Amino acid sequence: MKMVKANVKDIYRKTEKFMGQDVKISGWVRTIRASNAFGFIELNDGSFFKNIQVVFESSLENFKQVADLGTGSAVKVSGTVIESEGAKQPFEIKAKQVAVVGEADEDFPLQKKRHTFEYLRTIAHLRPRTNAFSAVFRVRSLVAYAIHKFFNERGFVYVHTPIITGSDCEGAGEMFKVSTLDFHKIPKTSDGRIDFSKDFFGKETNLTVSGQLAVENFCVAFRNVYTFGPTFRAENSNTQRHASEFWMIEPEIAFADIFDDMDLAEEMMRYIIDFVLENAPEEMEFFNNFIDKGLLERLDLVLNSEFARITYTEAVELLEKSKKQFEYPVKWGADLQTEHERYLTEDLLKKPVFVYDYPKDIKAFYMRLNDDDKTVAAMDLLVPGVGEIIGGSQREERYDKLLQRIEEMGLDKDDYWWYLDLRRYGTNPHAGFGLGFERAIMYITGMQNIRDVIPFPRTPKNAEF
RNA sequence: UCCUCGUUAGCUCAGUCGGUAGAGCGGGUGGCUGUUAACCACUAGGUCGGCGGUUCAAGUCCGUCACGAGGAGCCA
Repeated sequence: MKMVKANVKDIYRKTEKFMGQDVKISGWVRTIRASNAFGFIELNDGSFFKNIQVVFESSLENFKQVADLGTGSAVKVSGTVIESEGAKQPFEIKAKQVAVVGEADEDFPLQKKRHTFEYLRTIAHLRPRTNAFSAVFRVRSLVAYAIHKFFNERGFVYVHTPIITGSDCEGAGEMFKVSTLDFHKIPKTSDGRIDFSKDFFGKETNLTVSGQLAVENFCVAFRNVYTFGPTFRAENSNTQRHASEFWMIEPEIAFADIFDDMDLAEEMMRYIIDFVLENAPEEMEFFNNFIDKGLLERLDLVLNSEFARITYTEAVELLEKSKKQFEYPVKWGADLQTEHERYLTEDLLKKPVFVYDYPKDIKAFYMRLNDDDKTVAAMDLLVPGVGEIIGGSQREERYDKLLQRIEEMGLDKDDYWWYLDLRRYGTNPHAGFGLGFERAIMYITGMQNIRDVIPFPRTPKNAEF
């Protein structure tokens, strides 16, 4: 009989075609159980979330070697796909040959038992070989694809905004410096300041904290655009939903207002959830069973109901009416605290909610001033379990108003000359938002810590690997 | 950065009133003819996070530092 190369995903998806066939597969041992007459290998070949069971018998010339293999070892197997006698799997491979490709040393740290996520973070180079991380990173890849697919199908142009930015005027917090200066011999100007004219770019440069200001320029040319790339924040944030390096998706749409913006965000969220449920059913079932029991029910609800939309003022009223005791009091004009946001989305409304029209004093300079002169057309999308997942706004397209806001906030208008130019040459109402990619993954998988949805997370005091 | 909690075998943890260290899993050896975190027996494995203090005596009490986690702020 002819031996065909196969992968585990195909055998699961097209079982009929493979039943009775001789196949060659290769992969890594997840667990092994052996007696002195036969044994079982659970093999993962990387093509699929699930493992395939390989049965091997003492008739193999290297039976002893195979039976002694440790978890993690790499093997090649040839054998026949047959129906399984065991109850837990519909089929298995009866081995004719098992070649040991790479043994795993006996101190391979992953055991066939539950490990804590904290421990697995210390072995981030090995954790992709666990069930949970296999599922997380398969879903992460799918969500990235779904996002590109969503925007591409709607005619959006994908723009690569710079990673290294030339000014610190992006206004979203502490930035990482980019420099080739010798830290031990920093050139100074005559008044004692660092002489950046001697630096690589001849000026002070940083890693980007947002592609928004840059992508707005492309919005005016291509109408509907988005960025999808890494973002860096040098904030000393120590929470389960902050990382120093993360990925962000930032669409920007022309001739659009804050409501168009919310429509787009809602449609996008629904699209990617639907796509993942469709294309990663095994992974999603795993998350629902082992990570977050209510996950599938919650995502179903999102697919089948409208997101709530309330203004900041209404949110404040709702919170005041609730009579709930908060650690921080609710007050119009103050930003909503995390406890307020969570109560809104998790207890009061129990679904994703857009809060929009925030007081201007707590929001960024570029957000469009509403007619009441007190609020700006900003919106946050809050979701149960994660909190703020999207932040966006309609942008101030009126030159005079924008200039006024820049000055009110004590910023230097010269830093924004090209951003202001947009309001002089064919200005138009436009809007956009930033979706935290990892926060979306957390929401979709039920994973509770951002460090566990990034391959090699960077957080304060941690850049190992 | 602030508050709280934690750090004991490779991993997950227990350790009472202060009296010199335990279990399960994993590893090793042997056994077992359909396993499913296989099972059974035996076995090796410890600077109790670091430093300092109190005490006859510290894993245990106190101080301090490091690291980790949760919460807050910042935000995506």
